Amino acid sequence: MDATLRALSDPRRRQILRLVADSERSAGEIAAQFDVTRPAVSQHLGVLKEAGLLVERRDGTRRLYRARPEGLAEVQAFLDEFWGDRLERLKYAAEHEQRRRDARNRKRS
Amino acid sequence: MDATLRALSDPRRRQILRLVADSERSAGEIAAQFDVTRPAVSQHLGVLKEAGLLVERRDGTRRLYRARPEGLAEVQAFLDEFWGDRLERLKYAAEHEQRRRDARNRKRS
DNA sequence: CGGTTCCGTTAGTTGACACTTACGTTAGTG
DNA sequence: CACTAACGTAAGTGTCAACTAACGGAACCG
Repeated sequence: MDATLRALSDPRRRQILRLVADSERSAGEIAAQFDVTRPAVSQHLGVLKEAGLLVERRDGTRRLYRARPEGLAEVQAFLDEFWGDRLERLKYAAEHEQRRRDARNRKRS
Repeated sequence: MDATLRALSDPRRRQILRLVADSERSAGEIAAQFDVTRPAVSQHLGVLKEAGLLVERRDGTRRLYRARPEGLAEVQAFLDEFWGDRLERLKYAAEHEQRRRDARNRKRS
């Protein structure tokens, strides 16, 4: 839990997570996207893996990384512990700055 | 958004947030709970206020702080941006490590 | 086997940050 | 106006973390 929030606090690590959210990528592909060296990305990947936010798969000489959404469940539980479903209403008020699907109906609305 | 996650990444600041989640407290009351000096708490309160996670109210010579749940809406939106409602199922799977409603049913075994 | 690719790991440095001590400020009291 | 209480702020220190450069290792190819 502590390691998860600390891993997310770094903007670069959140960018990396966005990259491997949908498709798995190698460390080199990730490093090519940013203006940092490959070892720096490798260390970030180590922190994210330690926090359980992604998984690693070896493929020959490459290592492919993919996001692990279960790692964020702790953060979700942290939010619920404080404010319960009060947030579920507030998040929609904050979504006019996002471009999500209009999310017309909810299961309990 | 960036400041919010950074503010939450510190364990002490999360403890402070827990204290002012339900009732508002003064800086001295908060500092008395932990083994840190009052200026340290004051700086943490400044970070939390900067991130929009709490509000300040002056009462004579004291300053009372209270949590501001709207500040967490950004974090909730961040989670949704990545995994949508996939997390809403996973968070229940991860709750067996918490002491929430025991939820002892296995519909799939 | 030697050479290449892709990658993690190890120093080593720079900057951020959490903390303490000392000081400045505002509000209330006699 | 002193005097006190409650607090923020400034200055300084130690520690951790993010980064780069150099090195080491596993998989593939000739």
